Amino acid sequence: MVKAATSIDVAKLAGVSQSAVSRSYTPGASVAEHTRGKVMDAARKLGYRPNAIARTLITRKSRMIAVVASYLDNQFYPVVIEMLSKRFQVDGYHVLLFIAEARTEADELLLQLMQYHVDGIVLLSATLSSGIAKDCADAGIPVLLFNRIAQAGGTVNSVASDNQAGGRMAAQALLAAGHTRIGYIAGIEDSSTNRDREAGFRAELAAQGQRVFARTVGNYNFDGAQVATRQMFQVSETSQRPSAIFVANDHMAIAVMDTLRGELGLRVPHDVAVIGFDNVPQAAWGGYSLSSIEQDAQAMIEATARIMLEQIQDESLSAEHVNLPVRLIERGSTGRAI
Amino acid sequence: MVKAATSIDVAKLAGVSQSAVSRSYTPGASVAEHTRGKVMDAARKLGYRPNAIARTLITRKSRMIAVVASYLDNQFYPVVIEMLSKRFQVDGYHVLLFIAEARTEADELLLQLMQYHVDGIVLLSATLSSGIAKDCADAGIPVLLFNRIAQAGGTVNSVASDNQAGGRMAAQALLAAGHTRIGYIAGIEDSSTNRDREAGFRAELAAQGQRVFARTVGNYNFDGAQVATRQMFQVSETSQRPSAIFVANDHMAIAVMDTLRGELGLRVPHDVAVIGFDNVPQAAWGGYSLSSIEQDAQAMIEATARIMLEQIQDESLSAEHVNLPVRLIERGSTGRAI
DNA sequence: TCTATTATTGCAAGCCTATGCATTAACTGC
DNA sequence: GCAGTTAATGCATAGGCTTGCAATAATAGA
Repeated sequence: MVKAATSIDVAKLAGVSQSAVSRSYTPGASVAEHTRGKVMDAARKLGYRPNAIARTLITRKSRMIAVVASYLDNQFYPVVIEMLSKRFQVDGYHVLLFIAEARTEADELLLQLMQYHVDGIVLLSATLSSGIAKDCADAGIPVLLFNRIAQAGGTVNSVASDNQAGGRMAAQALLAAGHTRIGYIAGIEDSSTNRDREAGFRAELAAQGQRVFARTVGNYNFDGAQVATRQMFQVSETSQRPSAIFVANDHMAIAVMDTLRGELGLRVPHDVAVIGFDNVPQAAWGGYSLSSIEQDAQAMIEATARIMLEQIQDESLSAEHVNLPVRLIERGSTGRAI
Repeated sequence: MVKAATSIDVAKLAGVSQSAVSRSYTPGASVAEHTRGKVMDAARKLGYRPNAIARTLITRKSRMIAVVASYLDNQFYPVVIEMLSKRFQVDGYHVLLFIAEARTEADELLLQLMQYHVDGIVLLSATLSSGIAKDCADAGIPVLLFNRIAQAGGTVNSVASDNQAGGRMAAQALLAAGHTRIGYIAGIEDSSTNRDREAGFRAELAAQGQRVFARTVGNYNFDGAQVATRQMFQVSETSQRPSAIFVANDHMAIAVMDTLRGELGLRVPHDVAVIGFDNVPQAAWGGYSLSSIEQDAQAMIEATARIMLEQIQDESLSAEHVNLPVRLIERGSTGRAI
C-alpha cells in the first residue's frame, strides 16, 4: 500500500506552491498556463488525484446525491435509478444509494446521510417525517420526492406524473371497450399515487354514469396483488365478477394476470381486461402485452435533475412541484391486438 | 440555513474538551460514563451529529463501498444491488452506486471513486483494466468482481457461481427430455460467465455423444436475443431447427420466448424447449414459466460482504475467489408442467 | 498514609485542500 | 523610463475531527 500523493508532494516536485496545485485543478482559477502544465506533469508522475473528501470538508459540497428507495422489485425503480445515476454523472454528481423499507428506517438513514454532507436527497416513492424534512431544510439540503406528492406544501420538492389524469385515461379505455363491471386493485392506501389514480379513475367512471364494481388492495406488491385478485374473484357467478380491472401499477398488474390465467383459468382480455400503470418494460413483453398508463420517466428524471442542481446552486429557491403528463398505451390486455 | 453544530460547540456546552466529545462517539474509547452522559445531553440539545467527512479525512475510512453496474435491465442486478445495499447497511457501510456502460467509462469512474476514499469496490458483471486494478491495490482498496472471474490471479477478488456446472445441468435437463437438436444463444463472447456456461454445456453434450446444433450470439441483451433467435430459426425445414435452446441468461431467454411465440408462431416447450440462467424473479412468472439455472444470490451477497469487510479490516489479506453451487429449477419451458 | 497503578481528560498536531489577502512580476500606454 | 494596471503566485488559515502523549485524578495495595 502506497500512500497517495498529496497536493504538497505535487507542489514540491513541480516547484510551485500548494495553492498553485489547487488552482490548477479549479476551473476558472487564476493560474498561468505554464504553471498548470508543470503541475499536471508532476501530478501525472506521482499519480496524484485531488482528495474529494478534503475538498468536501472545506467547500461543504460533496457532489454526492442520496437516492433512497424502499425496494427494487418493481422494475420502474431500477429503470429510474439507472437514469438518475447517469443523468447526475453528466454534471459530475454521484449517487449514494440507500434501501430503506420502513419509515423509521428511512429517517435514521437520512440522519446518517446528512453526516456525509450529501448535496441533495431524492426519495423514490417514499415519504419522510416532517421532523427530518425540517432538519434537511435547516441544513440547506434540497429534498425531492419522486413519484410522490409532498403532503405539506413545505420545503420539499416533488416530481410526479399527473396520476389523476392517468386514472381517468384508464377508465376511459375500459369504458370505451364497453365494460360495465369495472374493478380497481389499489396500491398502498395512503400513498399519493394510489389516492390520485383512484380519484381520477372514479371521477371518470362517475362522469359516464358508472362506479367501481369491486375493489381490493394489493399494496403495490406482487404477492399482495395475487391475494387481492383472489378476493375479487372468489364469487362464483360470472355476472358478479368484474369484466375489467384497473390495477394501480404494472408490477401488480402482472401478478393479477398470472393469477387470473393460472389460478382462475380466465382469459385476458376475453374474460377479464386488465390495465396497469407505469408502463414498465415488462408490460411490453409478449407474455403479457399489458395495456398501461405510461409515466414519462425521461421527463421526470430531467425535472428532478434540474430542480436538484438549481437548488444546490442557490439555496434561496423555494420548493417546486412538477406534475408531468401521462399517456395511454394500449396493448392486448385490453383487447387491442398488438 | 442554520450552521450545523460542531464537536467544539458541544464541548463548550457540556463543559468538557473537544476530545471528550470525540471519544464519546467512539466505541471503546476511554470516557467516563458520566462524561459521555453530559456530552450526549449537550449534543441532543444542539442537534449535533459527527461530521462523517471530517472523520473520513483523518481516519481514511469512509464506510462507503462503491458498486459499479453497467445496466439494470436484467433484473438480476437490481435484486443484487438491493441485497448488497441492505447487507452493507447492517455493518454500517453505505453503497455509492455507479452506472458505467463502457470499459473506459468504468476506468474513469473508478479513478473518481478513489478520490472519495471508498473503502471497497464491487464490480457487477464488469471488468476493469489491469492498470486500474493495480491502482486500487496500491491504494489498499479491495476490489471484487461479482459474477465475473478475474482473468489474472492478481489482487482482485471474485465471487461467482459455478457456471460450468450450471452449463452442464442445462445440457442434462435438455438431453434428459430427449432432445437431439440443441442450440445455444450466447451472451457477451468474452465474458467469463458466457465462456464457462458454454464450456460446461458443450462438455456435457459431448459426454453424451452430442454437440451444439446451432449457435448465435445475443450479447446478454434483450434486442440482441431477439435477433439471435431470428437468425437461429431462419431456416425453413423443421428438422434443420433446434428443438431446444440453452440461453445464456434469463433476461435473454425471455426475449427468445417472446420471439419464438410472437414472431415465429412456435410453441414453448412443444415446438422448442427453452432454458435460461440466473432464475430471475420473472422466470417464475406465469407468462413464461422459464426453466433456469439458479444462482444463489443470497450466498453470493454473503460471500461478497464477508470478503469485503475482512479485507477492509486487514489489508494484508490476499485475494479470494469464491465459486458457489447452482441449482436446476425446472418449469414449463422445458416441458415440466408447473 | 504514601506510593504504585489505572482510568480519564486535555493538549496539540495533524489529515488535505480551498481561498482571501498581500506580494511580486509582467505589461501597458504615454 | 515611469506610474498604473492586471495577472500570477505564495502565505497562512480554516474546515471538523481523531489520536498519541502528557498530565491529572481516582483507586488500590501495603
